[in-house]
Amino acid sequence: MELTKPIPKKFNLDKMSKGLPKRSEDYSAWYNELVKRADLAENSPVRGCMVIKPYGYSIWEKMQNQLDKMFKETGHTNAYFPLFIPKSFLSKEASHVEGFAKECAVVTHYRLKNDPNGGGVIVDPEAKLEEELIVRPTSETVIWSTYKNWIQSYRDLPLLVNQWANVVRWEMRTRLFLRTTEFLWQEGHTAHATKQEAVEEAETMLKVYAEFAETFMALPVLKGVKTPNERFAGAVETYCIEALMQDGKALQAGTSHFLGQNFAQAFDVKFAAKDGKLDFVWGTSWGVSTRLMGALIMAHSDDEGLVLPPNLAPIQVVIVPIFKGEEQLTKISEKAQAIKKSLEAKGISVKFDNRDTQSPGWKFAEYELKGVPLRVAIGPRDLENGTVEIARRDTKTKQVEKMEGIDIIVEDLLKEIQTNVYQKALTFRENNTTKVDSYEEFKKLLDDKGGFFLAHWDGTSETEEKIKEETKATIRCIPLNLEAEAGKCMVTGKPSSQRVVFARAY
RNA sequence: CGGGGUGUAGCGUAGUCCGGUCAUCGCGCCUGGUUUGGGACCAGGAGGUCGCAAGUUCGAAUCUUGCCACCCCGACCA
Repeated sequence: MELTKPIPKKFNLDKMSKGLPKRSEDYSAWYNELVKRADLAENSPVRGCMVIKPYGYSIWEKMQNQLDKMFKETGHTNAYFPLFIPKSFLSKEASHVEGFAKECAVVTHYRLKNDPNGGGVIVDPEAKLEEELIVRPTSETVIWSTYKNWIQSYRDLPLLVNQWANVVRWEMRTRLFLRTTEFLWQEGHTAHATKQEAVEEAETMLKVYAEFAETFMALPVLKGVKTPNERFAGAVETYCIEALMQDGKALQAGTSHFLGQNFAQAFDVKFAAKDGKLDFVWGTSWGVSTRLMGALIMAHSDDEGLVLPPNLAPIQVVIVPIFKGEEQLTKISEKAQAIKKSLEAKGISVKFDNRDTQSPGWKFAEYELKGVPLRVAIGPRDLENGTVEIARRDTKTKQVEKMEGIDIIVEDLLKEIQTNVYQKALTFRENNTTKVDSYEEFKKLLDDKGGFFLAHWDGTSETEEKIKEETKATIRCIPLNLEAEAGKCMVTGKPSSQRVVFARAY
């Protein structure tokens, strides 16, 4: 029978405020709903922009702090460059402008005035800017125009600067955290006296990103270089880390570019070497964005909600009291505060949720949704026995432990969870990485299973484009740590010296 | 910008084909009480220009026309 009315696509559970959509049934709905319900972010009145809510931002802040620490450890300092870029700057580097022109927000006027025909305001036509301003999609151009003034001699090098900023790229289609019109990021821009030093810098920062992803985000990543097709606009070489999400799609989690002398030439940044000769400096740039939040969510979370690795969880342990009446709460609070104090002494962040407006069950579900790694429940039973109940978010298991020495147990559990979350993601990636030698097999498995595919490619852009058109899969990277292996391109049969990584990507 | 779809309370929706006590239900919110070891229950309550405008009609959420907004698919992309 034909339905006269389309069935609403949305998961119209009448329990809207309860369970999430199932991850396995509708990955996008699950993701969107999770982001909103876990209090991470929501859409803003402006299309494609995002409101990051306090809880979501607190996770981003933890990422920021850790990354910033790692940047400082590798000799970088922070600075801030302007939001607006004169239009002419952007066109100084040819491939750069070509890459970004299609997605730039442009400021043309600087004033509004009352609408003579109505109640509102209009753009004042008198206030047109002589030169339009671009809202930065990335800051290479402003920064290199500034570097021209900062660099004269080899003594000024290397220049190792990072900035935390927002950028705007007017994308056609957006998705919370993964692709928003405005996003927060960090962009490092460095200048060096030699090519080798710049290449090393780009590689160092790639390693920093990979280490951050694996150690803090519990996210295994592939390190590699992009093909010329996928390279950053204006770069000579683009390094990247690629992660695999639970729906079998790849996500580029960070990039690091060796810029050669392209921007130095475009902005005339020269330095005098020891021997007095003038030469253009060598550059790099590298960045990670709030997209990492998307990666974190998609890599670990389940049908109950977010799963946060302890190293990035704003709340690592939540203590939930189970009580009847004021008197019992007072007794439990005493114990809870003592536990909180002993955990905090170990640098563990603890929240004691003693609200009497929500039931314990509600709190359990709520903190699971928010990904809190450990939950400690204390009730009358525990008061009697001198115990607490500890529940793990990652495995959803519960255990009863003696109250004394609980700080040690919690500390160990947090470490174990961190490792386990990483291992789980790694196992998933390994199970979803397939070596393929025939194009037919590749196409079939891409639809059936997804994931990363290691395949031979003849090294030409034409073949890469053809595969992209026919399958929507792209070369995510040419991996750095893969041994050379002679073979034949799965499409053209031409010789290849190494397998590359294909996947459908976000 | 092409192709498809949807606008009803804070959120999710029924009703639209066939105009007439139809503004439905769930969640959330407020009040009172009983509850609290996995999203509690009962009773009561507040909340709506049915996206906007015009038209047809005795009568429009429902039909017609125009506009607006949002979503999905494509092109673009970290």
